[in-house]
Amino acid sequence: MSFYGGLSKEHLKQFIQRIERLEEEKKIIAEDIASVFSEAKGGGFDVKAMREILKKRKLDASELEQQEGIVDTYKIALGMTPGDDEPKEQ
Amino acid sequence: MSFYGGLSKEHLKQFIQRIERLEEEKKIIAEDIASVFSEAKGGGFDVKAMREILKKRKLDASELEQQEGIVDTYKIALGMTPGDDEPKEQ
Amino acid sequence: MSFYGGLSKEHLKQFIQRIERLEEEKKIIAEDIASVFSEAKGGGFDVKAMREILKKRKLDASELEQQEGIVDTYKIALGMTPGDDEPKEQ
Amino acid sequence: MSFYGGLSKEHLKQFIQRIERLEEEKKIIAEDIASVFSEAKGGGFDVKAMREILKKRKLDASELEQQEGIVDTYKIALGMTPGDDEPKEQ
DNA sequence: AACGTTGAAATAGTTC
DNA sequence: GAACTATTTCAACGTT
Repeated sequence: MSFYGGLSKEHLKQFIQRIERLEEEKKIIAEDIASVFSEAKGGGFDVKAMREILKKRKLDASELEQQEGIVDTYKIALGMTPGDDEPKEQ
Repeated sequence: MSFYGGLSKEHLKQFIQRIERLEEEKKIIAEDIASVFSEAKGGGFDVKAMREILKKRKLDASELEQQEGIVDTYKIALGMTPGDDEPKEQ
Repeated sequence: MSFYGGLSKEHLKQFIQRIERLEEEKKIIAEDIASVFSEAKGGGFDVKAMREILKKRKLDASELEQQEGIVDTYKIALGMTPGDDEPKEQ
Repeated sequence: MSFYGGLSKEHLKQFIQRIERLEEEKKIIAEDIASVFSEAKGGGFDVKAMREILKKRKLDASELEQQEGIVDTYKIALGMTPGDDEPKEQ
């Protein structure tokens, strides 16, 4: 880190500043999201329920990518039906 | 914190030591879990698949508790069938 | 929520979609930040130390000093010298 | 995995159940730890500072000093005085 | 043994 | 101010 004269010092400063700028942008978007929830709430919607919906939609999207194969074999061994995912067998 | 003579000093020490003991126990259990995976692996089982099974069983257990009600209403509005959870509509 | 025919249904759908779009943007920025850290790491910088720097730049001096003061007090109570950080006393 | 009749099926089931039991124990201990923190908090102690203490006691002195050294170097590079922690320079 | 990936823990922020 | 949620941080793990 101390070689190259002050070069890496400059690099460090730039990394730090780039991150700080990106975090600023991120913060703004987070505030935008909060605004939309606020607006929805003002329109009579239940924010908590909306959050659940969003969570569910995210989950559904990721479940699609779930890998099969060995996992299914094991599920069968444990009495969990592989296609339709049933809870614990006892 | 500085009142009561050294009493709170003793209290602090005791809290810290209780936590350290509990963390020690927790660590041992984590090692036990690792041992079981190891043993299973030695027996020819696929550890990664086992982890997925465990995750699934945990998820299934918690899904059962999921609250319904408003959420279902909203799901219907968004074209997500409430009973059987389908992915995104577009 | 069920009044006004399907109007609020449309509203809900729009709120959900606006949020999903914003969350997508937010995710991209988060990934950008991760990239910068990655790049910095590739350039030989210590990511953990960088995070500390960022945290300290965000916090104002007084908060920081206050917190550090409490920690020192506790160290003394436990017989850990505050300046030079020694491991466990017994 | 499909050889030996249902033998390995039984084995798998046993591995899974052993792990689930251990994870349950681990969870209980984690809750115990949370309780101790809660109790300490109720007694007027600063939980965050306690966590720092625990972390420092876990780390050995040399590691810690090394990490703090890097942070100081970075601070200097960014024009932040290392001893007294100032917020943003511009 | 470094690397990224993933899961758990902790902190911060929000709501009631 | 207590509980919940979301974000961030940290550590473990398999991978290369």
